[in-house]
Amino acid sequence: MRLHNSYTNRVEEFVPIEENKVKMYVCGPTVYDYAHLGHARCYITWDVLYRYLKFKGYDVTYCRNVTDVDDKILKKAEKEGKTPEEVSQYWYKQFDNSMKALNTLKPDIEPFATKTLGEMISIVKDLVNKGYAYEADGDVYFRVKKFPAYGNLSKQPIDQLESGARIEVGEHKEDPLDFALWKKDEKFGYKSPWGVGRPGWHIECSAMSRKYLGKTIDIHAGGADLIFPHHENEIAQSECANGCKFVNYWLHNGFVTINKEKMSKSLGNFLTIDELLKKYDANTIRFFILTNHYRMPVEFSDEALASAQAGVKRMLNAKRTNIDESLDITKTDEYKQFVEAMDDDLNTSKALAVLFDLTNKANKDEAGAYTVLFKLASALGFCFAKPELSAEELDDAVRYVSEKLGENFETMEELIAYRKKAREEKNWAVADTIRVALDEKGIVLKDSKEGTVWEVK
RNA sequence: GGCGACAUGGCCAAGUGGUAAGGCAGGAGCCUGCAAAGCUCUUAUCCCCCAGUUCGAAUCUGGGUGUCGCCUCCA
Repeated sequence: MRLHNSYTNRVEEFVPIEENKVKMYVCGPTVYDYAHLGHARCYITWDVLYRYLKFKGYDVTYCRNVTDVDDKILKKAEKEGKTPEEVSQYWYKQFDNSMKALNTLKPDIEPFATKTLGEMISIVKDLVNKGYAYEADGDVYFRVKKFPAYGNLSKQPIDQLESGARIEVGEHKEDPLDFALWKKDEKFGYKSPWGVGRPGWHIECSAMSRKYLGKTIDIHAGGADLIFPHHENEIAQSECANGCKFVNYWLHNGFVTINKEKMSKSLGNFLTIDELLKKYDANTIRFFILTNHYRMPVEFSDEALASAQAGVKRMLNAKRTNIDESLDITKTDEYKQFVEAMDDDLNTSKALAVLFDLTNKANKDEAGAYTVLFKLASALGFCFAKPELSAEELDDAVRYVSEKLGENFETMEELIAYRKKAREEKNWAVADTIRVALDEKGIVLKDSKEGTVWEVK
C-alpha cells in the first residue's frame, strides 16, 4: 500500500512499525459549535482509511482526540453563562451524533484533552528541563530555534516564518517564533508547576498521541490547514521531548470549497452536517466525498450532491440476486482492481469505478457480482440497508390512498392486490391513481413480470 | 513577498510516456398499458496556451495564463 506523506511530499510504500499493526492518530474537533461539511470530509476520509486498513487485515488502533479546552469554548461558556464542561459536553454530543449519522466508525480511543493534562504537564516539564522551553510569567513557550528541523513539514524557510511572526500584547516570548505550551489562566486554569493555567492547543495532540499510541506512531492525519502551525509544532514538541521520530506518515486531506472558497467557520460560508443530512443521506455525502481524491479540493454544489445521490442510488439498488456467501471475493478480478486502486494512495474514484462495474454485472445477474459489490462497498463505509417506513407512516400512506380511491384498505398488500386486479381489467386510471398517491407519500411502485414491489423513495 | 497545489467532454472525475476509466446529465433503442428501475448503443481525433525532449506526451522539461490553499484560529 502506498500513501502520500506530506513530510516528504512523496507517495511512499506504507510500512508499519510493527508488522500488521497500525497506530493512527487524527486531529479531532474542538467542541464548541456545529460540525460542517469540511469536517465531514476530513472524518469520512480518515474513516475510509481506517476501514480500509482493517479490510486489508491490519490490526489498527485509531485515536482521535476531542479538544475540550480552548479559547473558543471558554468564550462560549462565558457568553452563555455555562461552565466550559457544559459547553464542550453538549457540542461533543452533537459531534458524536453527526459522526454516527454519517456512518463513520467510532475511533478505538477518543481521549479528551482535559483528561490528559498530566501527560501534557509532564512533556512541558521535560521540554523545560532539556532547554527546549522556558517559563515566562506563568506562560511556557517553546524555543523554536532550538529545533533545526522546524519548518520541514510545512516547507517554510525559517526566515520567512520569522517575518510573519508577532508577539502579542501580554506575551513574554524570547523570540516571535516561539509558541505557547502553557498559558497562564487564573480563571479557568488548572494547577501546574508554572501556576494556574491551561495547555496550548498543540501540546494536547502531542500528549494524547504519546499516551495512547506511543512515542512514534505510523500515521498522523488531519486537514491540510493543520500543517502549519499545528502539526509543525507537534513535531517540534514531541521529537524534542521524546528524542525520537514522532510520525512516520503525515497524511492531509484537502478542503471543501464553496464558490471556490474554502468552507470554514471563520468565513461563515459553511453548511452544517445536520443541515446537509436533511437533504441528502449519509451514503450520498460519502459518495460525493469519495468521487474526489482526498488531497484535492472539492467544490460543494447542489448539482454535485444531486449527481452523487443519483450515482450512489444506482449502486446501492443493484439487483440482489445470485448472492453467494461462500464466495472468496479475493479471487475475483474486481477485488484485485479495487485493492490496486485503494492501495495507490486511496484512489477512491477508481475504486468507485470498479463498484459500478460490479453494479452493472449484478444487474445482469452475473454470478457473485452482488456479493463482491456488497463487500467492497461496505469496506468503504457505504450502507446497503434500505430506508424503512415506520408503522405509522405506512398506515398513513395506505389511508391516504384509500381516501383517494374512496375505498377502505388496511395494508399495502391489499392495495397492491387491488391495483393488480385493476391492471388486469385495464383500468389504468385506478392503477395510476394508486401509484401517484403512493409516490406522494414517498413510496415507489415497481411493476415487473414477477409482480409489483414497493420501496421507499 | 515566501511556500504548496491544481487546470481533462455540458457537470463531476480517473489516467502521469504508448494512443482518453467511471458517475451525473443528454440522445436512440429494448422492456413496459404507461411509468420507474434495468439492459444495449451513443456523446472529447483530444486533455488551458506556447515552445522543447521523444519513434511516440494529456502525461517529461522550460516559459506563459488562470484558479485555489497555507504563511493567524481553522478539518
